[in-house]
Amino acid sequence: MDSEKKRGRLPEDWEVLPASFYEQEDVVKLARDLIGKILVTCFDGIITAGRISETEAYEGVTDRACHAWNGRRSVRTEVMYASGGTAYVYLCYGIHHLFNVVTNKKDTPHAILIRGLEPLLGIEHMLARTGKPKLTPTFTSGPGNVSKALGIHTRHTGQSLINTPEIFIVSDGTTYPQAQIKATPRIGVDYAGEDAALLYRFVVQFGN
DNA sequence: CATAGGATCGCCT
DNA sequence: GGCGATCCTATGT
Repeated sequence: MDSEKKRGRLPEDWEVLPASFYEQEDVVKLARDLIGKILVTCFDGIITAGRISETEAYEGVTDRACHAWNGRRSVRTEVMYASGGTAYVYLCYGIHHLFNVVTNKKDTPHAILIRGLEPLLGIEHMLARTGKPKLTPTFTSGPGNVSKALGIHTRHTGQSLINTPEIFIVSDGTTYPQAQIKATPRIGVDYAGEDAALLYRFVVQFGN
């Protein structure tokens, strides 16, 4: 299988996350668990990968900050109702392609926004995509920057993260102590009323 | 059809 | 800390 060949070029201890991972019901726990996992893209044979350092959970129809709040459906958000392990990519502020992982079962529109990475593979390709001369501490910090560096585009929305060779997430066994993962309110969701205060953003803390 | 606003970023002061 | 870029999306008439 083509996808197996391409994934076979990755380190042997990188295990692709299965559907059962994404189909778990607790999106907040999943957002925390994605910290330390590795997001990989392979477009036109170019492999780029980074370790996830920041995430945000969006808890479906009950979450005012979520695009699927109150059961909303639209052409853009329909993919959130797919089964866990599907990519949800949308354009923000007319410029930024924001990459989300759909979680839970079909028809339960949970998603996790990937907000930050630590670059691991294909850094020269990431620099080329972003037009930056060299790595900086904020190079893949912020959801728009993550997608730009990994080449993720709104055209990829709806893709499976399980059965395609282009976008997937792997574990290499890395975990962080709970104390090293900080929970905070989500960014840019002031419109969400009380839900803006939920501690649904997770950030790994380095060096302290 | 018209319109307002957005799960952001980078540059400016 | 402030602001402009930039255009799609959702909503309302």
